[in-house]
Amino acid sequence: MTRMSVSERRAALVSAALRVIAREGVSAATTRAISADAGMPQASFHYAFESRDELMREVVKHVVEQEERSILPAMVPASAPADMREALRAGLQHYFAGVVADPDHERAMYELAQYSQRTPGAEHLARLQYESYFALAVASLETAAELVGARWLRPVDEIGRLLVGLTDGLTSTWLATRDDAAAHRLIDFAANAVARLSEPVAEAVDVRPHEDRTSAMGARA
Amino acid sequence: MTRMSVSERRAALVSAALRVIAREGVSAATTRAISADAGMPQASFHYAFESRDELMREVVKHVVEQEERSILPAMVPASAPADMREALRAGLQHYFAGVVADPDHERAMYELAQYSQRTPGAEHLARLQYESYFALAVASLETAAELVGARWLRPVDEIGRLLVGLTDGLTSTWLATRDDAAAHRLIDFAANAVARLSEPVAEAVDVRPHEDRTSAMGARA
DNA sequence: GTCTATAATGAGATAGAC
DNA sequence: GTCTATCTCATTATAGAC
Repeated sequence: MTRMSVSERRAALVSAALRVIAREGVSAATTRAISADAGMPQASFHYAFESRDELMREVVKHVVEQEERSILPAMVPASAPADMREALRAGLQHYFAGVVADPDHERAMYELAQYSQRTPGAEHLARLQYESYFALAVASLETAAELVGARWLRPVDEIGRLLVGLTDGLTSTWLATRDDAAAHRLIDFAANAVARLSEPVAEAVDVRPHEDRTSAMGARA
Repeated sequence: MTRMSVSERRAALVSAALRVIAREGVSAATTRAISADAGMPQASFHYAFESRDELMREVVKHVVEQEERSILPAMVPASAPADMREALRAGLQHYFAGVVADPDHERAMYELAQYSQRTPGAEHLARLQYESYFALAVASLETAAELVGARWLRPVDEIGRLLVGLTDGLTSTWLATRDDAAAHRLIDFAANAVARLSEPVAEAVDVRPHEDRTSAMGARA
């Protein structure tokens, strides 16, 4: 591998590590396997990283950044949902479809979180990972509220953490059982229950008669 | 180690393996570490088990059996709860207290489930593990219904799977974040939402204001 | 039957040729 | 700078003394 800066090498190895972890798990992500997947000799690994642990830390940081980057296009409204319950259901179904489409990736996220929890000094990385999920949940909740014209009855921070717990359970349980029907029932249940923490914004005070209210949400998307 | 039958050895090693896994994780549960924890030379390991994989399978089977054994005393009513919401809250708090008291054990359960998912031919063990959680949830729901004099509005199987998803998310999220406040909010939320899937059994004249609970589970079959 | 001693393998990391 | 070849160590598993 000629002409490759150290930072390019690091990026290539992080990317390869993610592929190997998704395919075979953290324990199979050896420096040899990762280097091979990146198409470079194993010795090049230590030319870019001090140790395997340093790479793993970098991998976790990378997925956190990736997650944070996906906050911007959070919850794209395919078709305008009728109410909060429908909005949440659509959002959760969209999320779950992603899990089903790439289960290995989700399992990799769990394994990385566990790796952080098990590695002395890296516990904060697991927290960071969940903080990024949490930020994504909050952004989705706020977008949904604007979209359907509702407001949250509790601090959106609190509801965001509820939502992370719900999606976490949804994902973790489905990965182990592959029970699609149970997953969809959990989605409906969660959408319904979380929607009860919101109320429609009173339109009566809005002077404009029947104008397209959704223009208020504008800027995102 | 004199005077020890093979089956005794196997039991001792399974037990030691669980301790090591809880303490240091599946990847650190080497035949050496396990044998040492069981107080026997490493060579004795292969006298009792064909391979490390055979032991791991046995460990998972063991936790499943343990879980199933705990179904009988499911949900001990410390003080008779007023209604289903309170009963579920008490039950979830009791469960969560157990998680907080021994987080390493819960993490071990997750790691074992992941080990099964990652090991070709052992995927069914992860399902078995969740089936035991599920049976425990159903037993708890049925006990709670009798206790407070209520009946479930949906098949208890379905609600049991919901409950497993909820507790799974509760546990997994708390293990990563250690956010006690968020966990307790999730408990209250879950107790409230699941309680809506039940109604009191009419003992006298039912004069409750009929809250919206008909669509609690969505329209899905 | 039990354990010491030792293969055989595969891991992370490095030296040194080019 | 890059890669081949190798070192060192930890792992699973086994052979063989007692």
